Amino acid sequence: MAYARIIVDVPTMQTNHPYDYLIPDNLADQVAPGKRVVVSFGKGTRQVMGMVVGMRDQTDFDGEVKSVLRVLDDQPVISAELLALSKWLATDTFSFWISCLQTMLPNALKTESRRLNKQTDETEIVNKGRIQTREYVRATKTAADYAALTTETRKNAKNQIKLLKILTELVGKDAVALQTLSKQDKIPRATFTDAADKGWLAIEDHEYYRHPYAQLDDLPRTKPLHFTDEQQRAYDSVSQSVDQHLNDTYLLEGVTGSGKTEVYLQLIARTRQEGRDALMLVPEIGLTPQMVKRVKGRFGSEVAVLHSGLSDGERYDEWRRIARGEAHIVIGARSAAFAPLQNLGLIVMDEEHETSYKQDDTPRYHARDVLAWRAKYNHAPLLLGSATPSLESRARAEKGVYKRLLMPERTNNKPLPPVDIIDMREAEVDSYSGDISNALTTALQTTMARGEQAVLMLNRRGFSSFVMCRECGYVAKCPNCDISLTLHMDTHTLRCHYCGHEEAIPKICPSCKSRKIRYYGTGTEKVEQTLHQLFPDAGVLRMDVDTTRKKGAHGRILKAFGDGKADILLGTQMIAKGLDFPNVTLVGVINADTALGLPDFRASERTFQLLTQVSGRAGRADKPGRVLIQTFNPDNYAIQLAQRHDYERFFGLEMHMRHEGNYPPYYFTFKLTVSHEEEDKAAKAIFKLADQLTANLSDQAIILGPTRGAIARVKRRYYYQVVIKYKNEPNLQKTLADMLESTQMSSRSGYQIAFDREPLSFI
DNA sequence: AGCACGCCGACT
DNA sequence: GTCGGCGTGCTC
Repeated sequence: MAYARIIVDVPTMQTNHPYDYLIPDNLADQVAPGKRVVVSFGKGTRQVMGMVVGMRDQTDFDGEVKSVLRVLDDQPVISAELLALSKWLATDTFSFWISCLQTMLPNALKTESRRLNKQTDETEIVNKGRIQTREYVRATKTAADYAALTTETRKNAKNQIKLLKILTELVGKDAVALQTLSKQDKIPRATFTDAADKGWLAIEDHEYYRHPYAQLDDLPRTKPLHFTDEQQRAYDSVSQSVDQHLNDTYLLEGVTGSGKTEVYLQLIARTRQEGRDALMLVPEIGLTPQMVKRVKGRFGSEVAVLHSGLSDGERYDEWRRIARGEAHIVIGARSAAFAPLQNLGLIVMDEEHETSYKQDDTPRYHARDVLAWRAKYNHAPLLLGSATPSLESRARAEKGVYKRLLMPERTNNKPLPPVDIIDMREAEVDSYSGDISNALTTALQTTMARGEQAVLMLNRRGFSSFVMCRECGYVAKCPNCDISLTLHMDTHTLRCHYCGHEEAIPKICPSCKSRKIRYYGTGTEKVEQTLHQLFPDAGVLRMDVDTTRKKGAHGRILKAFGDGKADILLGTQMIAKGLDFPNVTLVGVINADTALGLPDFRASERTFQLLTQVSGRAGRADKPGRVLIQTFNPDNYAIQLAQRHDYERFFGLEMHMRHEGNYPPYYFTFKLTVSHEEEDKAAKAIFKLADQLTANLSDQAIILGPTRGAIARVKRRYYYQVVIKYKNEPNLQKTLADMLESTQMSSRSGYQIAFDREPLSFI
């Protein structure tokens, strides 16, 4: 007897293990690990999707074993490698195995159950995404049959006669697209449908492929650029590991403009020469058309691109090209870490310090960890690149765990732009210009007078507008979340950034009935207005979450700016990354401080990275650039060292701070969050969990909290959390797993528990 | 997630 | 007496 071990699509703790199902004879050659199947699960007639994770000859289950009902895939959709990876990921992130498998699949391959019949509750499991299909025609009879049919058919039934002629030619051949036949011979669709009813032919749905970047594949290929000595050295080191299939991890520290991408491209070329595949991860925001064009320009149709801007169908098509071995190079954002490449020989992670590599809902994985796992499995080198590496990675390089590569020079030999700090405590600010100092105003004026462009960055976080009553101090708050509502002038509404709640701006204070409702704070919208007042003739493009909400808006704004349709690009952090506009010679940071004000031990690191990154946007071509940073903390070390582009000094100082505070990379961290609609229930539960931790962990472990979440109430739920800092806790995994299991029962009574290894946010 | 089993209150 | 509330346990 043959059994399949199946993980069912029921994401709960109790069902988080394989179930044995009998493989019926008629499915014997179809069932295989990595394929999705339909099985009956539980009492009654419920059908669920399941993933085959293994095969066995016997079962140790005592009860009545059910059979696999249906196989959904012709070919496995999860390879042996990804199957093993999913299992590790489930353990490492305390997630359900099925959830990990799901995150590896493109949306089009996720399933939903559809009720076929309301009376019997009969249910069918179908793919969620509409997989694009085209109708194809196949001849079902012999040439002799068609000859006979032709004589039987009335002579004036011209369309049928034409069709029979075509069908005669199609005998024994592959199906042909119905649309093509219909167009070529002017046969109406109805004729095909009638013929199908009569059994002359079969109409089949065949999958149809889109190819989102096909137009780039036909461009002439770019040639490898000549390396500087530094690039050559970096290339030589990594290519040795590529050639010898060594699982080495490299940290490439290269300043903006040092030519990291060219090193990546030539290493990818090397990997392809060896016949192996290459995977390159880029932060979502860095996956610009410029970057795609660069990789496609070198490797053409061998490249598949995966990012969130693709529709489900497009994404599925790219995914299939990879799975079928038609694309051997993948460039993509976080989830592309699971790209189904079969034979990885090199993995690159650009901007490795970017926080967007960590997924903030379950499974809460860090793409860096996933890549490290795959590099090890495939005996391939992993190359981490950044101008401002995360402290974790830089510290590992210090210890010799990672091999450190340096590229401190820019390829054009131009110095990095001078950075001036404007002390906003003393800066002259004309009353009407709000948050823009006179120094910045002047610089903008000069830049535009020269016909050059400027980028202005505003840290939105904690700096958005709100509404307050001058009479009684009332601030409009979200009814669901413990947070004030944000003003949106474009729609004239108040909105909650957490749950999306929206309401009209009150004219009369709901609390004291006065009419003295006023708008406070600043945001990109307000700065935009100020810019219009200061420079009535200047073109300003605004880029923030509001103007980029629609698909493709992000790219459109950047293109308009690149084409010189505006003088100033004003935006939030999203403008700091990866842009390369040769005509931008001025970069202004309106408020460098907001990140520093956050109660987060990584605040300095974030500020340093952001300022360094945005500074690199000025004057990358022939024209010298200039950077102005406005701040209320001109003495802060992160701001001062960013001004001097001094990463090493920053690393040294920040490591000292982390050591003092027992923070990463000296300690590991772990966050547990409990939420409930009733505050006291959430509070009681978190204290119980904290007690269990204290009882099971060593004295060396530091337990912070329990504390209320910084925003204690979100979407009608109250949040409480505990953070563990630890160095070596062999019991941690088991303790947490036990806790998860015992608390699972209470999820019915409205508790939600979230585990986050190495959280990026502690508030 | 569903579905059944099982033990207590309030009804025809 | 029984109908049905939802706490608890199981699903190959």
